[in-house]
Amino acid sequence: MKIKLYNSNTKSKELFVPIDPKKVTMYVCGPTVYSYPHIGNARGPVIFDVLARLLRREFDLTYIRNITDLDDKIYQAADDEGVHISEVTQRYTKIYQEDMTALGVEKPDLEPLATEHIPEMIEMIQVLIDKKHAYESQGHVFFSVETFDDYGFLSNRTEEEQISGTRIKSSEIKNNQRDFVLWKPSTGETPGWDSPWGFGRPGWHLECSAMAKKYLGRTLDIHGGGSDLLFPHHENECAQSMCSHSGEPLANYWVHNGMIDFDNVKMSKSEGNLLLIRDLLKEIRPEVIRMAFLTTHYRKPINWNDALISDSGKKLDRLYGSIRQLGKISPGEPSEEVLNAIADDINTPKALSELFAIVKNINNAKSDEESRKLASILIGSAHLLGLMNQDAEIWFENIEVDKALIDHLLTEREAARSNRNFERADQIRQEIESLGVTIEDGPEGPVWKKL
RNA sequence: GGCAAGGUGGCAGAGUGGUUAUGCAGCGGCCUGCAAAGCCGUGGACGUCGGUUCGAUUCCGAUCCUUGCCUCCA
Repeated sequence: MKIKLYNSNTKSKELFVPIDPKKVTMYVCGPTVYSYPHIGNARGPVIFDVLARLLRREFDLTYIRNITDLDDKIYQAADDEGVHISEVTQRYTKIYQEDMTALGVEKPDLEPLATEHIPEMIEMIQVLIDKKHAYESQGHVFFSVETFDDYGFLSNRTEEEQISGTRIKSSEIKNNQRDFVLWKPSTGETPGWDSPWGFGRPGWHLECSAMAKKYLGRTLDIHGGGSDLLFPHHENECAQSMCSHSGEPLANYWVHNGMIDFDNVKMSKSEGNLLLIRDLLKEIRPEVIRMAFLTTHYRKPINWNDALISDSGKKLDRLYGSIRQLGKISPGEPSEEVLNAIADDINTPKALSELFAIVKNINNAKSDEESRKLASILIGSAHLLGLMNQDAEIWFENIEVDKALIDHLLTEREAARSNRNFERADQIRQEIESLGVTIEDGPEGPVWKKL
């Protein structure tokens, strides 16, 4: 199967060819664990989860998604709460993992912690200093951007544009405004580690370079993350890694997912419009959230609103509705069309349309046997997207309703119907609907689902 | 201002140099005690202006508009 990916580096869709024809390495930037994850934090994991599922069919995949448990925002959060830093990082790591599991995201092969790789980072800094790509200044170590001619190649930024993005101006401690920090001193309560340059902590770009190298080697097949990480984060990762090696690229394919807007405004800290996964899950079933992500191609922005949620739920109704009367179906091999859609730069909207094509065939099938065969393909295909993981009955009946009461009323209604007392039957229908459940009379008898 | 992406039918959202996207919603019909689900049929689209072409929503140029990145961010 030919897999194509849009490479942010070349700004074009390319045929995916791994370094090793049998093995693939993928590194995706994970969360900084200092608060509850919002839905924007979940889009990437869901998309790369779909990509991982596809890649695992073809290759021996090693997928790493790191946990950033070393960051000033974490120290701030711990300080605000008056608790130990590890309490904050462990709590939010656990919450993040729970939320991802809820959304059907399979675990990566490894979730390394930044704090467990300080020696690797120090080693990389030392190499950069030895190679004259970095310099020490007053307890800090800076990467010297002018020593790397290609700096800016990934994000396609000129020197002037790079400067406009720096916060700290050239000063007595920095030679060049573009230089970024590799190591900085820690004082007071701020955590730190001993290093050749004094007690301190690493800069925020370094962990990915160090951990990617340790576990996956010098050049990754795929490096992923949100599009807002392209600059400066990924640009700086490239600079560090390439200069500490011999100029080999950090990754052959750079894959970036788009952002989520909320009422057409980007969801971000500065906008104060973060929608937490945890809060959303109180109202919406997790599979609906996943469906909402897959509705739009991963590189485009998603506008998050009630219509998206309701549409996504209805799509799942149609998928599950097609297999509802078929009993237990085990997943089969996915359809070629669905596979090809995902292989074409993770075109999940196209893949969904292929799923609906199968649904149509199931609904038109002439025999139960044919339906079941198609349903098996449908479920196998949906699993590639991480959908349809539960029984159709559970999808429709799922909920906090009083099943016993509804079943009782249904029995009563059936009795009324068989006596052709339709007035009573409709009355009971009203009663049941007031409980938030609707009835569908089918050839096998009535079934119900949540409104 | 610089860089990047995009403007598709009522909404969401793929795709294509000439042929039905798909889902939801609408309309007509079948089915049903009534419904629902499902099925059949149906209307409605490619921002604007030029160019290339036998033919462009699809390629090229211009223009208007939108959005993102350039500061923490996924």
